[in-house]
Amino acid sequence: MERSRPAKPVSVKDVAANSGVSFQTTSKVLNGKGSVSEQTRKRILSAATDLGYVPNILARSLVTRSTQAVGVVASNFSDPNLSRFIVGAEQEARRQGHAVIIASIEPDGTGGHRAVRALIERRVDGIVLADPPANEDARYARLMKHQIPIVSLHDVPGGGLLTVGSDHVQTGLLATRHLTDLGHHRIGTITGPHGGRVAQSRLRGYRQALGEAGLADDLTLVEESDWQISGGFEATRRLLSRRPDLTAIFTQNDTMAIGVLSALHTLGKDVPEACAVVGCDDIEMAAYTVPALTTVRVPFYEAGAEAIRLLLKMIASGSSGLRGTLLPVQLIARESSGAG
Amino acid sequence: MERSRPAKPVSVKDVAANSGVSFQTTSKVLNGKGSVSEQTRKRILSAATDLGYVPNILARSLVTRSTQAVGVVASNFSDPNLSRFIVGAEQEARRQGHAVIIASIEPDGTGGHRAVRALIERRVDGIVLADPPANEDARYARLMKHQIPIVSLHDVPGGGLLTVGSDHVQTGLLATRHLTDLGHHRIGTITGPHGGRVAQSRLRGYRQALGEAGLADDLTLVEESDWQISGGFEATRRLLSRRPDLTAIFTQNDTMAIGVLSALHTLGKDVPEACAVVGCDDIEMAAYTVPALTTVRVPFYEAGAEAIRLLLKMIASGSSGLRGTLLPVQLIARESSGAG
DNA sequence: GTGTAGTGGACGAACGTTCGCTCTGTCTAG
DNA sequence: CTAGACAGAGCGAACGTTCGTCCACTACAC
Repeated sequence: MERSRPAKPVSVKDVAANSGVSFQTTSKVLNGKGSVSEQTRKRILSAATDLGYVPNILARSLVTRSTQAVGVVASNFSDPNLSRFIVGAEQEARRQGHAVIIASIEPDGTGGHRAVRALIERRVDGIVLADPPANEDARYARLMKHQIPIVSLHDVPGGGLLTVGSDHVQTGLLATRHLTDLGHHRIGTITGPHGGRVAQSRLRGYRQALGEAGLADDLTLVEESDWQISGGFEATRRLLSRRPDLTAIFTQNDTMAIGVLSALHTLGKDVPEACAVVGCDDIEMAAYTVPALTTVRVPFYEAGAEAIRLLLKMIASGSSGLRGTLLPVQLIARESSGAG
Repeated sequence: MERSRPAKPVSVKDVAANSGVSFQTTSKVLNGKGSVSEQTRKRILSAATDLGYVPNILARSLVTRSTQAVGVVASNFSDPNLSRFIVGAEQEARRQGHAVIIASIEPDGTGGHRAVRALIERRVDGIVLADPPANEDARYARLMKHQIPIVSLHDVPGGGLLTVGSDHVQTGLLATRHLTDLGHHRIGTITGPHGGRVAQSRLRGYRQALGEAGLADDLTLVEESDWQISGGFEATRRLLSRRPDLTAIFTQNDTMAIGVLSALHTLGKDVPEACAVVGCDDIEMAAYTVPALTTVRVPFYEAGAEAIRLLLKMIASGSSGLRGTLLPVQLIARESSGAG
């Protein structure tokens, strides 16, 4: 009884024909609307399952003007933080009955406009942006015109977008203060690219902690890198060749911190005895590095979920009167700072 | 001149009205079909950009019966391997002009049926399955009825699905042979859950290598775990308390291997001097663990891209006469086996 | 018997496209 | 001068839904 190949999907009309009512009535039953007698209701329902009816959301969306789908624009799905953020978003979206369409941008940061346009073509109800903007205000200004609800993980310069994130200054502050509290005086730091807001904010927190402890804020203490493991590795060598006297390094994310640990290992420096290390983010790996990494936990999963919640509220309420969310961060002390 | 809030998106009819032709002709121009005079063509095109026209793919899909979208079903987007697989798939799909809709399943493996149904409701053109089936043949048998093209990362027991993957036996073989070649005689192994095909195949490769080297295949050498860092950590303690004499451990994935390294560190065993470690997969981290992890590289990114290529071929050709792909694996020797 | 309320269901219209057919004119070959 | 070819554009229909309006019938109270 196998059907042949091109068997096109059964539509509500097929179900209707099979149960002797109009297709509009069938639609009502399938959606639990209107009033239909129990008898025909049963008949329609059983016809639907017999035929293996699967509603066509595209057609539905066309008339309801809502796709029950949200778009996620991200730069790098492999990044552990972004990955957690996206998982949080996906699960919350699913919980609320929305599908997720992903649109990635190029590693070099371009293609954001293309990605957003593709999502709009598919008429997503809203967009979550997890794309650190390389201050390309113009690009986003343009897309704002489409007046589609957007929630962003990062501040967008001229955007006025709703943002869900964490307090990066506080993150840098907690990490560095932890080190000064432990009595360190010569604390270096490895940052992300200086163009980025996150790097700037975490650096500000670092400096604030140094200030609180009465320590000088020396430019030779700061080494710029690229958020990657290999970048952290190389930055460590540069930093230590310039300042071999450091007793601690604050690294602006855990990924680079892994490279830092690796570099210190190859340099024969014990962690934390010869040099303490503190990271940021608390990626899953952080608890299992050798030695385990002290870090500041940033709730990316929760941020993703919150971004969706906010987005759906925006969609429901017509974008009115909502404020972004700033999620709290928390120090997680482990071995690499000698405080675990 | 800002438009007010509910400004509904401009349709092809709006563009048509604005340039004095029928909307069907407008459609032709916008799609580069039919023959239209250069003059009206220009007029329509400029009207389209003036009004900020964005085509509605939903409506298009409704009539063309093709959404130019594929679905990806995955269990855990945070897993580094799956993550690379998905990125590979996403990028290849994008290159070929297809959108990607993601549908996750519960961490416990349930919800696969729901995910697939959701994708079919959205009328994706095909589905990539990155969901290790816990031998739930029935579930997949059922969805096969919908006769939608599917490519899977894993073999599905009764499925007959097209598969894109790697040779797991070979993976286990290369890793273990590397250790026997280095002269190890007492080699333990930490596996994934024994119910899984991947774990079984890699175990087979491990045993084959032991056989080649004339070593006994002892059940006390095998410890089951869960693919996670923490699982690897604990499995190591169990394994070594039973067999303190081991000089090497083959771990069935790099994630667990990180836990293994961590456990050996806390036990005061130097790697590789006291105990060598070899993993599988070659996740990005592997090059930066302390010490750097010897592993067998599995091309997940390439697998994701290949899965999409295969899927789109299936879609184009009506699923006829295609074979799955088995991608080659490769040993990457680093410090943790003392061969780096 | 009439009027009113309610229930069960049919039906037309719309959503934004694509596709194929038809119609009008102009140009060219015979 | 006529037949055919062809370019340019219009138009109806269809895709699979949802929504609101309208119709027919039953039941009940007066």
